[in-house]
Parts: sequence; C-alpha cells; structure tokens
Amino acid sequence: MIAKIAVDKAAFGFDKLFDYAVPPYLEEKIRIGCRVMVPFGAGGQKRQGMVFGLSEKFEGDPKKLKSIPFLLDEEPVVSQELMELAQYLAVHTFCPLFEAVKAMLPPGLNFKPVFRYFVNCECSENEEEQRIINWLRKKKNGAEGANINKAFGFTDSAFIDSMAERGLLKREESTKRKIGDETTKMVRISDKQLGLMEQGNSLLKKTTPKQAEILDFLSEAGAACVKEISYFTAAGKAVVEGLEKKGVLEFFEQEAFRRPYKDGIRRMDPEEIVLSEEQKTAFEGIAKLCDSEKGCSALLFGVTGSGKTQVFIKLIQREIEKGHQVILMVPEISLTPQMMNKFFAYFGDSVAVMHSALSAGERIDEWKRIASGKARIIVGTRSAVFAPAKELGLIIMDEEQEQSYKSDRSPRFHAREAAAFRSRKLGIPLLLASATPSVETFYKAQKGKIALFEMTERYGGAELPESVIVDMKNEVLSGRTGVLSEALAEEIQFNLDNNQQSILLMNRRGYNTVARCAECGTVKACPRCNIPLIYHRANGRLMCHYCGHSEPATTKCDACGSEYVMYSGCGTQKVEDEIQAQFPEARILRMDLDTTMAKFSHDRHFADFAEGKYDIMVGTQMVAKGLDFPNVTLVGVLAADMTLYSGDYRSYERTFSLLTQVIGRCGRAKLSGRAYIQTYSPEHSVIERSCAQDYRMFYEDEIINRKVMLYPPFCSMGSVLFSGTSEKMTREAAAAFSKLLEEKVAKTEIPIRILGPTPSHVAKIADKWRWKLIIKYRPDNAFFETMGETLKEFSKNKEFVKIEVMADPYDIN
DNA sequence: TACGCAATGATG
DNA sequence: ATCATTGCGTAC
Repeated sequence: MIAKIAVDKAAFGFDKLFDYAVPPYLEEKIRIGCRVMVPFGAGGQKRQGMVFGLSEKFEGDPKKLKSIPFLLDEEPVVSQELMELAQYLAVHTFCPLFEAVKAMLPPGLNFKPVFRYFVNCECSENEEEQRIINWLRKKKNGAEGANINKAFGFTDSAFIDSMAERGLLKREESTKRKIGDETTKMVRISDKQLGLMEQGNSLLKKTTPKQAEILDFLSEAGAACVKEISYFTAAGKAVVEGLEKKGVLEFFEQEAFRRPYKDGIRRMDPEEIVLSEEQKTAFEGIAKLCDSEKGCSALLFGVTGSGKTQVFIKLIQREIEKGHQVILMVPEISLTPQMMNKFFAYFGDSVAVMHSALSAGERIDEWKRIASGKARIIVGTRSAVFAPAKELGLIIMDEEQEQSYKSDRSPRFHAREAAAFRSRKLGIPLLLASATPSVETFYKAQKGKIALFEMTERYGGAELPESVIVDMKNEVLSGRTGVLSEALAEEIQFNLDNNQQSILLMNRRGYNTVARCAECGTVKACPRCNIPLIYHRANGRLMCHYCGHSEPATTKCDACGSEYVMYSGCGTQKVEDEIQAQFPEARILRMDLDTTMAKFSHDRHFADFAEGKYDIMVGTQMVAKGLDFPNVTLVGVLAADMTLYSGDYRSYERTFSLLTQVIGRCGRAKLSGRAYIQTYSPEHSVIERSCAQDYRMFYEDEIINRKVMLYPPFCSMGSVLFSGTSEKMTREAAAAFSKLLEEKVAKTEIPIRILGPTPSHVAKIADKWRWKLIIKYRPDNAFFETMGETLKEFSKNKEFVKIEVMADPYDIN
C-alpha cells in the first residue's frame, strides 16, 4: 500500500504529494486526513505529513521509496471536505499543501496539558511525600510536574498525582503556549531579583543601559508583554530573553481570553425576538435558501443599526433546530464584545469561539467541541472558516468588506473565497452582511449572481444622524490651526454641558506625524525603511511604523545640522492633548493600538465608556466598529481625507465604509445624533456620499470608475513581491519574472496584464528592497496553473536564489 | 593530500 | 528548508 503525503516545510518550488510505503501493521489504521511522521530528504529527518491519498501502485524508482514509521492520528483530523479546501487553497494562493492544512488545525494539536503542582496540605506521614511538600513550599508559583519528577527521580507523574488525589497537593493545568505567541507572553521581574533590588543589589554584575531601561520600566509597570517592552525601552527581544536566562526576568502566560460570559449572564430565548417587517422578509428569504440545499451566496445589505444581528440569531436558531451547525465570522472579536455577549446569552454553551487571543489549550478545546458536534455555533475571526464542523448548515460573514478577512500570511487566503468554496461543496448558503458591502459583492448582487436582501430602516425607528461637512480650508483661512474646527468644538462643548458623549475619529496613531527640519526641509526617516518616523509621546521617541526601529526625538537635523527640527502633523495622542487643553474638565479616553496593545483591554475601555466614565472617546478606526453606545450623540471625523489618497484602488471604498460606520455610531437610541466631518476636500464625492449615508450613490460612482480603469470586479488583481538586499538584483528579478510569465501566457490565451516592476509601497523594509509586479487577471484554472508553474520554474533559477518571491492573488501591496 | 567553504542539487 | 555532494582554492 502506498500513501500520498503532503510534507511539512516543503518550499512551494518542490512541493507535491510524495509517495510512501505503508507498513502492513498500519494498513488497517491509516486513513486520508490523518497526520504521519515521515523521514524526508537526504538526512531522513522526521517531518510531519498529511495523508492525502491511498493507492496500491507505485510508479517510480522503488529504491527511493521510504516507509511511514509513525502514524500521528488514530482518527482523521481533517475531513474530506476540508482536505479538498486545502488543495484548493494551495493552488489558488500559491502555497505548499501542508501549509494549507496547517491553517485548518489548532496550533499544537499534539499539545499535552502541562500541570503545575502547589502545596495544599502542609504535612504527610510519608517521608518522601513530606520532602516533596517541603521542597514545593519554597516555590511561590508551584512547580511543573516534570520538574518535580526530575528533582525526585520519578519517571512519571503517578506519585505526585496520587498525592494530588489525596489532597496533599493541588494540581492545575497550565497551558504551555508555543513561542511566537508574543502578544500574550508576559514578562515580569523575578522574585529573586526584586528582593535583591530592594536591598540595592542585583543579579547582574554589570547592567547595560538597555537592561537598566527595561528594569526601570518593569518596576513601574509590574508586568508587560515583550512587544510593549520594545515599545517603551527600545530594547529588542534578545535583551529581554538574555535577562530571562540570567534569572532577572521571568516569562509567564497571561490569559488573554476569558469567558466572563459563561456565568452571570442572563439567558435569553431567541423565540422572544420580534422581527420588524423588513427583518422578517430578509429572514424568510434567507431561510428559503437554507432549505434549497444549493450552494449559493446572498448579501444582507442593511444600514447601520438595522438589526442584522437579530436576523442572524433567528437564522442560527432555525439551523440548530434542523440539527445543523453555523459559522459566524466577525472581523475582529475583541471589537465585538457586545455581540459576543448576545450570542452567549442566546445560545450559552453551544457557542464555540475561535480567534487568536485564545490560549493553545483553549483553542484545542474549542476545536474538539466543534468537531464532536457539542458546539453548534462557531463565532470567530477568519480562521473560523476552517471550523471542523461536520453538520454545517449556514456560514455567515458579518462586515464582509473588512480587510481582516484576507490573510496576510501564507496561506494568503481570503475567508470569503474559502467560505464560498465550502458553501458550494456542501450545498449550504454563504450569507454576506454589511452596511457598506465591498464593490465586488454588491456588483454580484446587482447582476443577480447572488441574492440580495435589503434593510433600509434603523431598528426601533432611530433616525440616522444629521451630517455636516466642515471645510477645513476655511478654518485655516480664518486663522484656526488646531485639530478642531469651530463648529465641532461648539458641538463638543454642547455635549459636555448636556452630559452626552462624543466620539472623535483620528485615523492615525502617534503624536505628531513627522519631524521636519525648518531650515532644509528634511523629514526624519527610518534609516532602514526610508519612510518618515512618527513621534510617540509616551516614550519620547521617533518610531518607524513598519520595522519598529526607534530613536530618541531631537531637534537636531541629521542632514544640515541645524537645531530647528519641528514636530508637525497630527495623530491621536496630539488630538487628545489638544482637546484636553481646550476642554480641561472633559474626561477623555484614547483608543488606539498603543493604549490597547498590551492588555487586550478594548473590552474594559469600551465598558467604561459605556458606563459613562468618559465624556469623549478619541481613537483610530477601532472606535468606528460595531459598538452600541446609547448616550453618544456626536461623532467627529477629524481628518476625513487621511485614507482617501492612499494610492490603492480600494481607498475610496475603505473611506466610505469607515465614515459610514463611524457616523452610524451615534443616535442609535432615543437621542438623535450629529456627525461632523472635517475635510480639505468637501466637494469630493466620496465625502458627500458618506455624509449622506448613501451607499447606492457611492456604488454608482465607484463602479464606473472601476470599469473605466479596469479594476475589480472587472478583473482580479494580485501582486508578486520580490525582496532582497540588493536593489538592482531585486528589480532585475521582478523584470525577469515578468518576462517569463509573459512568455508562458503568450503560448496560451490567458487574459492577463502585468504592471511594473514598480517599487513596493514601502520600497524598503528592514534593509530589504521591495519591488513588485501587479497583475490583473481572470481567476480561472488556466491562470492559477500557469502562475503556479511560473513560480516553480522561477524558483529554480540560480541567478535569483537570494531574492524572495511572494505571490499574493488578492493583495496589491 | 587534507581541509574548508560555497555552489549545486534533490527531496518518494 | 535541509542535508549531502561536488568542486575549487588554500594550507600543510
């Protein structure tokens, strides 16, 4: 028997299914969808593999055939359907097969829980047990089972487990996460070092400046994640790790995700939801699609506040009653706590959550609950599209236009494409929902390729806010230089006087945007990426937003030596300061990546705001999403043009979507709302359309533009990115690839347009030059085949071995 | 002739 | 990616 295996860590250039002999004793057990360990390559080192096929015959050199020494799974861990999806993804996103499979499995599936033991009872009659207790008593945080066993010479945990059973020890599962999960890997000063420091001592004989900075920062902050340390102290990961090795610092796992929802939440019954006429029409139409057993897509197009969630809940309830499971995807779970609470309230424990803030153990638990059918509803970010549900009846994708549905790592899939694939395979509907659908999706709905359900009224009869465009050119002419126009400032004052809340959107983090020399005009730029550095007040440094490089902020110009570097521009931090100065009594909450990075504290901040602990919330686009604050009656967009001119064909779409969403944040309850949009381009149609909350008019304008310029949906657009340390070589690689692709395409009749080579949006990141080709194509089999072949052939080209090539079928950056 | 390093090539 | 082989230049 022969097994066809996709092997881990195979580069795209030589990836394929490899044949292995199945030893007789595994013939009964091995099945498609099981993982195996196989020897691979000249060294015969063991790698993971996935069984994609089983057959009887082997064509090839029998001397080369190796056999499978080890089967990892007794039962398949990937269903037939998902195996097909993996193959589809590999072909359509140009990634190795095993990488596509890996995206579907929770990281560390073989993960075994690690137990920590604590003293629970001070004494035992048994001498050995007493020694363990004494040893353990000295450890504040208990000890891992493996460490105790090593210290006392046990080969397994049977002895200490028996102690735990008799109540002498307390056993706790501590989920050991994989390295690389930095966001939740927390650092603190070790107890030992803390004690020494109190006596003016240290574990370190010599303390380098960077080490000192870290210690200063940590003594103040208590604990922080590695990213946060790099941000505040400019010390790299290596310094932190070095200190950990010396015992000065210690790592610990911060539980990033809790289920506070589980207890204490008032359970609600979906039966009690009363749908409006519009909602009912949509619900019934979609329900009919669910019954048709055709794999089809539908768009639920409803204005902000029209009550899409209620329709989802009713649909989910209906599917559950039919014995089906449902996937509900949301752009980012931490931004939708209110929606999550609703789902736990309505569906309790049958909800499974899938997203990146779960610990490895939690992920596996949820994954198993889904696979076993105990969980009926899967709520999660884009990876939820791979939920191992065996009885799927419906896939819902909320805010379907969101960029976060596109993976920016291999496999570079778009969750919408993956969902559409499952929908077709399983004969179930894919429901896309949005107030501002992507132009591609709305085009399909207009053409009748997918069903369209529309909801035009806000739920409960709330009114859409009244919107005002403020021309900032006039403000400048009348001598106002601040971030707030006179009109918006007056409205903020009005809200403060009347105890109502305001939201201000400033789509850029940091304090001042750039540092420019007043004499020679040179802008301080990152030495490695050559883009302007951004001033951050919190650490007093200039930072590169691409590579993380930082340097102290000075007034001295590197180019001409003058002492007059001016800090100008505007970000959330500066807005916060200015507003605080203008309204000293206002309680201001700033929400951006910097304030929320470390603690996953969106939840808490949003809750505080909802409880009225703040008057004004200033933030980046995260303040625009999916939240419901009844007391917010004013929304101000401080610089609406910011996203408008970003040189991306979707920038109008994104601007429209962002403005519409943030405007929709106010006036959701009884109080009516006002929206003020500050711009230097008041006559711009996108600004006008979003101010009027008129998606259709926006769409009509945009679709003409897309057609004239040949942009999606009239073609597909992707990119091939080349990066390397030699700029010349990188550019030449791009040109050579372009030529090779042209040649291949010429032989067939594949419609394709290659643009470039051009320097990438950021021409240089971390000392690597980046050139790209932009490709407009028709997404059919012929294209993906030819493109795949070209990539493979190119990777064999010795001339460009030092150039990294990355093809992305959807993204053009 | 021995050794070290980089280019080369294959992965079942 | 990773390992083993090959080929070349330098050291002994």
